Amino acid sequence: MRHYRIPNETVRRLPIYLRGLAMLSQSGNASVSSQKLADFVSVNAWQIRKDFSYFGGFGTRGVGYDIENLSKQIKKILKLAVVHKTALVGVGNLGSAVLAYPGFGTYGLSIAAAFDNDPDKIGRKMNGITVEDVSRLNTLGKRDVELAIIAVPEQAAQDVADALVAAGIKGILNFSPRRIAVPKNVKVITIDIATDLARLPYYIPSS
Amino acid sequence: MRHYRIPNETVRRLPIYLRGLAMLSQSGNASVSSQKLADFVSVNAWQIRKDFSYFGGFGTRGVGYDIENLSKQIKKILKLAVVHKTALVGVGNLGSAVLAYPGFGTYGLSIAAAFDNDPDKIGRKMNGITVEDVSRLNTLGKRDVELAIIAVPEQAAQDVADALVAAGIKGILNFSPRRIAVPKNVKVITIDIATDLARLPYYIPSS
DNA sequence: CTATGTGAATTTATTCACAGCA
DNA sequence: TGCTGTGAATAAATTCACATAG
Repeated sequence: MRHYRIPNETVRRLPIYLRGLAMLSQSGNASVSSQKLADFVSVNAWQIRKDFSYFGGFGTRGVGYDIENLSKQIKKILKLAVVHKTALVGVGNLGSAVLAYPGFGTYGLSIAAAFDNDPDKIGRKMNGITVEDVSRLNTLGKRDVELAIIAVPEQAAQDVADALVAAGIKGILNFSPRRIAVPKNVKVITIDIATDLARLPYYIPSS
Repeated sequence: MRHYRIPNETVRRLPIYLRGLAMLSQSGNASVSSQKLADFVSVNAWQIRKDFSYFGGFGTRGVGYDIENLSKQIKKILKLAVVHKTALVGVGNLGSAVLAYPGFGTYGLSIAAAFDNDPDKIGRKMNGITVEDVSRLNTLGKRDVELAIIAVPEQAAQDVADALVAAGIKGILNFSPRRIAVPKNVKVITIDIATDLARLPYYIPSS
């Protein structure tokens, strides 16, 4: 049982483990070995054990890990034990996809509000959520929303980010390819489809 | 001018630099210093210089980098000098977003074909591309398509991947949260919206 | 006898500091 | 003088090998 600093890369893998555990649990497993989990999520067994060792041994030697308990521990570490409300800004193609995305539940995340600046969309109900005018972003602070997803055209991304920060949002998932500037107490994770796709050719053996 | 192995992390950053250079070029710049580019793309200046040093110095000391030339070199390294045709499988919410995504041009990437298994969608034209039946995935080999994007429900992801591999696809961008198994000469990059969002709370100072 | 947990070794990536060229 | 290019130093992450607990 150690309590050194947890490597960033470990934090990145924890949600993946959590998802694998949820699936194994659903298919009737009560416990799992590092090797079995490794096969399932495509990470090495020793990597998994090392990752878990950063915050204490919750396995049983000779047996493996109790799925229920391990999941609970990982959720606690990732601060996912309480449900986090998330705001979605921009309900175009990408935003609609996010709204319809089925995978958030596993992590205790829920899209609690959606915003757009298109009058045709404002007031409409999508996936059970009524789309609001972006001018109402400033109400988020009072509504207990901590996270936000930016799915607007890149020209608007910085303005939206500024509004979110002003409203007290502390974590942003940014789908625009533009780097957005925020105070350093706000965490931004950027996903850019094109830059990821652009890496593929490099790894393809030139026939 | 060195020719050691290029770090993976460097390869990951190259498309970001390329994008920054394209923007700087559009706003009328002909050259740029590592410091200016650093401010623009949020990477340290020394990191940028180090990255470039892996494949030779194309800067001019005291001046900076010629944007035109540098872009060309990066494209060559990433094998983006020739246009890569990409197939999209699944034109639901997420797939539609990918089709409409404006950011591929910078990288010489183009969505050349789209597939779905929904009869209502097959034959329909979306963003100038006619949606085909997934049973026609096997034609991709003859059509000079090398890359593919998987945007189908996770249950179908592995089957689609198998079909793509059989058709000779060499690089896959996988939007399903499930790890897909492929021969090791095929490169897969997975993007899972939920696992990224799930990392955010960890970094938020608990008030 | 099985599968965890972890120091130690190794590999990989970042950061520094400054020599060297335009 | 200004900014690149790169060895050397540091830091971070991965991999190994094995002692240890159930």
